[in-house]
Amino acid sequence: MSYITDQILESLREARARKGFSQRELSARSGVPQSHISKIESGGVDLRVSSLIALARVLDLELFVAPKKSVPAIKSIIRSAKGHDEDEEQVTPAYSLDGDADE
Amino acid sequence: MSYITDQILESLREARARKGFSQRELSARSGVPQSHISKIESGGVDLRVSSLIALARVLDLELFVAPKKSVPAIKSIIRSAKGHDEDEEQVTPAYSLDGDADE
DNA sequence: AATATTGATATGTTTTAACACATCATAGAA
DNA sequence: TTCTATGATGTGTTAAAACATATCAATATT
Repeated sequence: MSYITDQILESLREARARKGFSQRELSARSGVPQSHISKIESGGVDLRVSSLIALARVLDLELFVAPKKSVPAIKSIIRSAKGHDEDEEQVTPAYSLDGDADE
Repeated sequence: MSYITDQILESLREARARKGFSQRELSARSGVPQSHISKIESGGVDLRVSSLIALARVLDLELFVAPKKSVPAIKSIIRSAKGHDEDEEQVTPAYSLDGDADE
């Protein structure tokens, strides 16, 4: 059903949303085609590690492995890192308002 | 040079050694061919996430992504989880001593 | 010396992710 | 409505992982 972990999938989706990137923008930044990103995010692809890392990089995420027993502690850290921001690269689309603004 | 992260590579190698598995044994348990494991551990292969997860499972590791900023904290957790054992599945080969011992 | 185990390599085949496209329906904005 | 951006989907091609299998040079082990 899903080659990849739910945790990873969710983190990818969530991080992209957090940054305000569209799939196309993430594609442009990571080099991974938008069509792939769509498939990846829907869990239908057994992607290669390099692709996953490429996406993670752009999203300010890092991929790694940890002993199963330390997973709960790690998840709690991740959870707490989630709220506080401090550094959130929101990218502010801020009204492109391009060209003629005759109105 | 290496498609995969050093952290991941090292964790894989280290976890296998810790368990006392040979590459062949890890192969039998994970379903990933020994020849692959060799390539993977030497960093010469851009493997698929499913393979990585398969290996990690057998080694009692878990793969995931975390925000870059929380990496230091996580690494320290992993480090501390490393020494204390408590649950170490050493597998003790303990002398196969099989069959005829006529000598 | 003979045997077994380890990790590293090699070859040939099959499978499939990654790619470049292009298209489509939906939803918002002009 | 028209235009644009989004995410999802499809097709054909190519590069490469995954596979089975076999071999090899070092170490152990007997």
